[in-house]
Amino acid sequence: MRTVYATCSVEYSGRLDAHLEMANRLLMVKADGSVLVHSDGGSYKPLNWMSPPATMKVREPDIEEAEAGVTEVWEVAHKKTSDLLVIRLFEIIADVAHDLGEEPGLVKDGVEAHLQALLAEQVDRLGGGSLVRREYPTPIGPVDLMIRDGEGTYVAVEVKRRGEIDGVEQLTRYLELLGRDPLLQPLRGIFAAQIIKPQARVLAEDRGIECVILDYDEMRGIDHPEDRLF
Amino acid sequence: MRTVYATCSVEYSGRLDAHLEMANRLLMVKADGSVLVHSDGGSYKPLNWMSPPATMKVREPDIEEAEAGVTEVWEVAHKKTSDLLVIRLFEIIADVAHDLGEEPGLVKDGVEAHLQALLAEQVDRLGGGSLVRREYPTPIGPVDLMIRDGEGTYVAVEVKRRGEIDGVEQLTRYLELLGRDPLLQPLRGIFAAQIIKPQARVLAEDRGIECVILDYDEMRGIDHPEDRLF
DNA sequence: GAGTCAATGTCGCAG
DNA sequence: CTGCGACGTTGACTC
Repeated sequence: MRTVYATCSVEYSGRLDAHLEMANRLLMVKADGSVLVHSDGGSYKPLNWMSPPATMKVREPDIEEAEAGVTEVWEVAHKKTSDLLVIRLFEIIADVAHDLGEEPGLVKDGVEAHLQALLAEQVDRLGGGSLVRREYPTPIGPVDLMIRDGEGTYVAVEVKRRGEIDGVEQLTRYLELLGRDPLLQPLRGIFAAQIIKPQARVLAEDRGIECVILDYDEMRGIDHPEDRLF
Repeated sequence: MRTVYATCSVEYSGRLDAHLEMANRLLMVKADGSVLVHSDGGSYKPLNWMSPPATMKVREPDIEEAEAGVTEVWEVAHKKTSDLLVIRLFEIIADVAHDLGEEPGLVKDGVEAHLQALLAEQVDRLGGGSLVRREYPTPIGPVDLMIRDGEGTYVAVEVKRRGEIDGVEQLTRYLELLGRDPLLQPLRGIFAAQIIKPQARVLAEDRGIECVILDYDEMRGIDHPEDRLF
């Protein structure tokens, strides 16, 4: 990995054509030949980049470029497509390279899936009843849990880590579809999450959907104390 | 902008929970407090990150962390949500910071909007007729172009750079809605793109939607020869 | 601010 | 390898 702070201009040609006027930026060259051009803002998306696999060639500026002040030109070409990124460097402010070695990779902790699994075994947290099935299918996707409570009412449950409005909308769509099935009557919904945002709670309750706060640590502790990750 | 090569481990908690085991990585701290964690591979997406606006606090390691070899802990918190990124640094290999100054910004050419604008002026490429309007409104979003052909038939046009199945689906939804408006009868659809994938073409034609290939260079050349960048 | 749609999307999985 | 869908999507634009 190499990082270069430099005054540069950039031209990209590929799916589209784009260019960056001369300014100070951070250039990042990865081992696979890919290059990122970052500014001091925006989010993680670079201003311009070349995806791997790519090859970078450094060439001398031609006469015109040299007269404009260009000291070095990077031509980064994609190995498979005809995408080309041309970076003209005017001044290099800093240039650092280091070998990073092996990357163990990002590990995602499947909290939502785990919450759902635990909740399937702890139906009493939702007021009791018996589990019909997890991932209960509907034409627009599966409902996390389908339960039948003590009074024979079907309960569609949406499980989220953080309960926000889109989760309520999702459950509402399921309830609307499932409501057309005469075999699933009567039917109600529960929105279960570790945290439920006030707007989401208001929307849910306005639609007759019950909100339940889940305590993950407690659920995990009760079920399998050895499951604790931290 | 600050870039740090360091041996570190990372924990993220927000929309999901994720962690990175100890390894050498590049840390990038932007002026708005956002932080990116890059490895020497992958594409432009960092392994882990914190979006702006964010605040970074550097704290001393606690006893347990210090015993594990941690020399410094970065706690990067989002200013609006409860997202938190914790980076534990074991060794700093390099640490460089520079002020990049103003960023003039990326200038794009060849996007869908430009194609649509050119096509609005070159309706003959779609078989002729007169432009009713660009961005013709429907309850589910605007149709790119609405044309009335020589025989008085309305033509809804969806313009894409790359014509794929989802574009055909989009146009189909528009046609279904517009088809209910008695004032717009008769009505047909055209799917126009620089490239149309075979499956998309089959689907479109099966639904009675005409496919038109657009030559962007030719369209640009005819309209404003001085627009050519190269 | 909320909603909608495009993106040089990227990424992962299944067929 | 391709199609399909999700994403801590991000970004641009409208209402």
